[in-house]
Amino acid sequence: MQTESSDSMKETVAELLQSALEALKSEGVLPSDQTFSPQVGNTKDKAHGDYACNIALVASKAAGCPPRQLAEDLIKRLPESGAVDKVEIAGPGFINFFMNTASAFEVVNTILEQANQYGRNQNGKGEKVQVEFVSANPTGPLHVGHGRGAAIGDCLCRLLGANGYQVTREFYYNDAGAQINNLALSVQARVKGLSPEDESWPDDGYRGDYILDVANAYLAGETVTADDREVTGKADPDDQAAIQEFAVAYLRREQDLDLKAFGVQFDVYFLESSLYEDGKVEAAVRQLNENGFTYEQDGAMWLKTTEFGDDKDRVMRKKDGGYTYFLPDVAYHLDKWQRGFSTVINEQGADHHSTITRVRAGLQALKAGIPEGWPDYVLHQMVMVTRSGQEVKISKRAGSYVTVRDLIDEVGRDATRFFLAARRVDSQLTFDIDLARSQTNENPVYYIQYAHARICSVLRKLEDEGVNRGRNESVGDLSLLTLQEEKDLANQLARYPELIENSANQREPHHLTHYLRELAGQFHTYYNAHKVLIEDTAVRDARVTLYLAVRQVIENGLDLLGVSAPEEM
RNA sequence: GCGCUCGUAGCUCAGCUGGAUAGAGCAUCGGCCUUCUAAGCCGGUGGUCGCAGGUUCGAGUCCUGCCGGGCGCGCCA
Repeated sequence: MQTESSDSMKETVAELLQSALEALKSEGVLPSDQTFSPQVGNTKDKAHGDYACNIALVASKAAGCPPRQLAEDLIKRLPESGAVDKVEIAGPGFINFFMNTASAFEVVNTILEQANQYGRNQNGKGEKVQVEFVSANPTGPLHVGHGRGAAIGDCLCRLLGANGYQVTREFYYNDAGAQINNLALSVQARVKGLSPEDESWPDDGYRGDYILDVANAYLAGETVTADDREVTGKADPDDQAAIQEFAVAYLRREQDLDLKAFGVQFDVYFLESSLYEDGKVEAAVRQLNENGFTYEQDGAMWLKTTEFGDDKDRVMRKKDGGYTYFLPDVAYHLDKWQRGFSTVINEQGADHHSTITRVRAGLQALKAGIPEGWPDYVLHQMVMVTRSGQEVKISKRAGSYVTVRDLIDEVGRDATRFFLAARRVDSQLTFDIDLARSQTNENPVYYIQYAHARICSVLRKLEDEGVNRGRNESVGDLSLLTLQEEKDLANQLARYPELIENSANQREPHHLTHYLRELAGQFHTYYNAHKVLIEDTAVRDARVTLYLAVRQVIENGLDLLGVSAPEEM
């Protein structure tokens, strides 16, 4: 038997409506030269059935009759279907579909069969997608903003993977330039025994305690191994180049450790300097020149970004002959395009939003066949950290900001990831340390994990009673599930695949956190209202089967968030 | 000043492509542990969806203006 997911249930309804619409067309009630595509939506209120359609409201003008009249005509022409129990007209002309209860539970078997594949689809058809995120320069530990980027970027990658895309995670950074030079000077100052309070401490030097750690490791001749490089400290206080190389490797390693602790890994580390070494920056300049989008003025070379929507032209080569940051950025993105990524998503802090127009303009000016509006950007707003209602600004290690490591140490990886991914990216986020630490229902992470642990606990109890079930073995007769809570749960489970699709397409991972919160809530309600380990083993088995499906979806969802699903708490 | 963005309950936030009486949690008030994990459940209180117009059969959602917060406006990255 063909199992049906929510999507196909919805499609069934849409097909029924389509058929009725065609009938009205052939009868001349609706104009035959127009196409009507019925939108079938989920209902908020159970009184409105399981699905609702607004087509009668949309098409009433074309039909030249009141929406309720049109709805009635449509309903009369709906083909018979076993999946639908009842159809009603409601309000101004909505058509509400009440689905057959038994068919609502078919999703349970689908989930158990598909297991960790449930909710995944092949919409992406293996298309190559690249997501660039974090991309912190190696000048210090990752801060909360990077953490938000890591949580969002990684979740986005997982979601895209679940939608059948082939995802590459990339981290772009600069190991040369002014910031890095400043880093080297700061470490060198520490190597020579200076501290930030001393008068000869470099201007704008990095003041955090971690600089001292780097200096000590350098003097001790330590070897540091990051994901993409390995350097041994030379212990020479006067060799600034050696200090710089060591410091970069040291801080890259620190960041890698933070990211590993956070459960985030990258496929590619891309160095800005490589764009110069490979001649890609020069090649981009040549192409821009050839295409006639550059000019000299005030001793600098400018790019006519205004021809591509920017509000003023931008300097690409400075008076001193060096390039501004945005030129390697353009070369970098050309390289991404040439690597075959038809979709590229850059996850960054919103403070970088001005680069979007420039990079896109530069890419258009290259005339390389790159579509306008490429690449995509996901920009997240700032994060404020609070404790006891007060903003926390200082970390001892970093000095002037709160680090990802601080949060992981204090509230754990799961809560940190969840909280940083749980808000819309374009809203500013308040990270409440007290809330993230709390172990009650006010903390959504524990709330969701607790639902999972409870299910596992019930299964353990069942095992103690000598009843062993395969991991996803469907034993119960699902027709014994007659409670409203059970149907609600099944409907929520059925929504999951659509959610995975929407979250990825809209690049909005936070939907997942809210979905899981809701699912867990429905489960807790059900759990408290009705026991599962009851005398009636037939009903018990049916309920346990539903439990298994809930557990599977919670696991699948938490996995996409990079949050663990503990079996006991 | 210009650009981007946000403005929903006392607080932190949802509200997916415009849809039917705007939802959670916290806080607050009151119930539920001899019952599968109370890290839980049930109920009450609490809203002119910043303001004003517009589009629409229908607007928290789209458009315009204003007010307020954030970010950006370097030959820094």
